[in-house]
Amino acid sequence: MKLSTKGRYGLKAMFELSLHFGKGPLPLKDIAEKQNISEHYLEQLIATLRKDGLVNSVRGAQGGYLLSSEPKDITVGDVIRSLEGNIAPADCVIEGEAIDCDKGEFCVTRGVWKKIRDSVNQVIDTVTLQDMVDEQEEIDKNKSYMFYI
Amino acid sequence: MKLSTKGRYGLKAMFELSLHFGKGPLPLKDIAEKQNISEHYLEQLIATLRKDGLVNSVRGAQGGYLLSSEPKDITVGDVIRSLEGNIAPADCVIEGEAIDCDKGEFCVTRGVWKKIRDSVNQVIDTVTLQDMVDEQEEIDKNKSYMFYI
DNA sequence: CGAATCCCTACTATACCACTTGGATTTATG
DNA sequence: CATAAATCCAAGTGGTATAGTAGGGATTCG
Repeated sequence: MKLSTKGRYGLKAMFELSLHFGKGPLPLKDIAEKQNISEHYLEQLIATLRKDGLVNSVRGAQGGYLLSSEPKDITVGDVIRSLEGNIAPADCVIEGEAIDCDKGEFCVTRGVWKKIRDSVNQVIDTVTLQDMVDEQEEIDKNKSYMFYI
Repeated sequence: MKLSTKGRYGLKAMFELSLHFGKGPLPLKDIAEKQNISEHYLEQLIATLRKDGLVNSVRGAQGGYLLSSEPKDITVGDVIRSLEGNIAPADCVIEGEAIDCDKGEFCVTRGVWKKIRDSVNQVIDTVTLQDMVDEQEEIDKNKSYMFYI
């Protein structure tokens, strides 16, 4: 029941881009260093995000990546779904491509998987990148406060 | 972000035992047939459930497995945790054995994983096997109703 | 006794993950 | 224009987990 590194690294990268939003393109190298991720591997992940229109790229020297929308308009769900597809605890409840088992609609176990799926979706569709930025700022504020005690 | 067959088959088996609750031991063969699972593989899963005290076994002819408690006292979470361990979308938020990343407590991404984890836990700790039995009875009622239309 | 059942240990094929390797292409800057 | 900084692209690779299979031993009812 774990996310793969695709989703996890992807969100970290998008968060890093959010912190840098409005300040021009951020090169992959910087993202990889700050989040401690293999640069070449992250390249493959961000390629997916680009194809799904979540980030734009600027090639050449001084290039890099930028969010394609404001952090408040991108949810955690957008990022995770781009990299991992629709998330579901079982194949029979994947939205859009559910594979029916022999029990079809009348399966109680399936009902449980649906509840889990919906509960996760509710979280990831609610939290935006902006929320994460705000939380980071809150953390930084508390840190400097603690510093003065 | 999927459950493995361990958790999925395990819950199906426990549900089958719930439907048979109070009627003596149910042999593995019957469970495997009704839920369409490899008997020998299911054997390994139910061994785990037995070690964790969720089912009791009766050896010999006319033997089989029984729930160790009433269906209302066993949650979906009990079953899944027995077979898959504490569930969490990332290693850094596994209850009891969280592995800190370099960012430690002050990690915004980690906050997101915690929200997902808690949301899933809320679901699986709330739904009991009895709830599943009730739902099955509801389905059966509707089916026979539809039959009379 | 023998058939039905649970119990236990080991082995295995396949697939996926998490990268690495090795380049080709684009572009700002000196 | 040359160079360095960067994105883009395709293929290979080692390890690990999943989802079983194989084979036999131990117990108990009839």
